[in-house]
Amino acid sequence: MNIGHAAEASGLPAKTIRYYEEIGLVRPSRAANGYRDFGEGEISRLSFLAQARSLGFTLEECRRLLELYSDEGRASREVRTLAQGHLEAVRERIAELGRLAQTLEALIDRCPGDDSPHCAILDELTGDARR
Amino acid sequence: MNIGHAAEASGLPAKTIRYYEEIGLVRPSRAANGYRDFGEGEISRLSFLAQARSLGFTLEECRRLLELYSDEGRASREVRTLAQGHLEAVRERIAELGRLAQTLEALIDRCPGDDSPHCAILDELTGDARR
DNA sequence: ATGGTCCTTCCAGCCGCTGGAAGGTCAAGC
DNA sequence: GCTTGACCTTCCAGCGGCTGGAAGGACCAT
Repeated sequence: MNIGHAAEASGLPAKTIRYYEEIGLVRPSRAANGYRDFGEGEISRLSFLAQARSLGFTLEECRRLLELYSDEGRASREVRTLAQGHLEAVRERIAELGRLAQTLEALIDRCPGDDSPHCAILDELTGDARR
Repeated sequence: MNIGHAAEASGLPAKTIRYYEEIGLVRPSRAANGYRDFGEGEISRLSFLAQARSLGFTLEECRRLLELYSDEGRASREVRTLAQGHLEAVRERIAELGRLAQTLEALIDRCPGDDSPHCAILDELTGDARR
C-alpha cells in the first residue's frame, strides 16, 4: 500500500504521514522502487494517530499511547493517567479562554461601536481603564 | 530608555521587544552607541501590545489595534468589530475544547484504570469502539 | 513516445516567541 | 588604566505540527 492509499485509509494527508515517519511514529517498509509500502500494522498505527490527534493529544502523547497500544502487557491505568492529564490540560485551557471571553465581552459591551473615537477597549489596552 | 528598562516598564521580555521591532510593531530610535532608545510613545505601544496579547489578540490584530489607537479619527465601531471577531474565535475554540473534554471524560470513565490491559480509550483510538 | 498521475527528497515558511553564541559598550571598583 | 560584570548588539536555530512548493524519478495508459 503506497502513501496515497495509506492517506486515504487513515484520513491523514500524505505530507503528514511522511512527517510522522521522519519523527519515528511509523516505520513503513520500502518497495523496490523506493516507494513507501504500508502494511496493515502501519495503517492501524496511522488511523490510531489520526484518532488520537483528533482528541487533541500531542505527538509525544501519541507516541506514548502507541507504545501502550502495542504493549500487550500494559496496565490500563497508564492509559487512563495519560488521558486524565490531557483532559486536565484541556480543562485548564477552557477555563483560561473562558476568563478571556468574559473580559472581552465586558469590554465590548462598554464600547459604543459607533463613529466616535472613544472606546473602552482601547482604554483598557492603554491602561486608561480607570474612570 | 534602553531595552532592559523598556522590558521592565512594559512587562515584555527584551527578546520579544526585539522581535516586535523586527516585524515593525515598534520603531525605537537608536542611541549613538547603537542601543535602542525607547521614548514615551514607544513604551506606550509596548504596554499596549502586552495588554492586547494578554487578551489573546494575534499580532496582526495587534497591529490593526495599534493603527486604530494612534488614529484620532477612528470610529470605535472598527475596534468593536475587531474585538467581536476575536471573541467569536475564542468562543468557537471553547466550544471545540468543550466537546473534546466531554469525549475524553466519557472515555476515561469507561477505562478501568487498573492492572488489566483492556482499555476503552485504546479501543476508541483503534476504532474498536463498537461493543 | 507522450502525457498524466503518482512517488521521492529537500528546503522554506507558518505563529510567536525563546535560547544561545559571539562580540561591542558601559559603569564601578581596584 | 585595567578588570569585572552587567548590559547591549546581531545572527542563527529550534519549539509543534504541519504545509507548500520545487525538482526529479516511477508507473501506467494510450
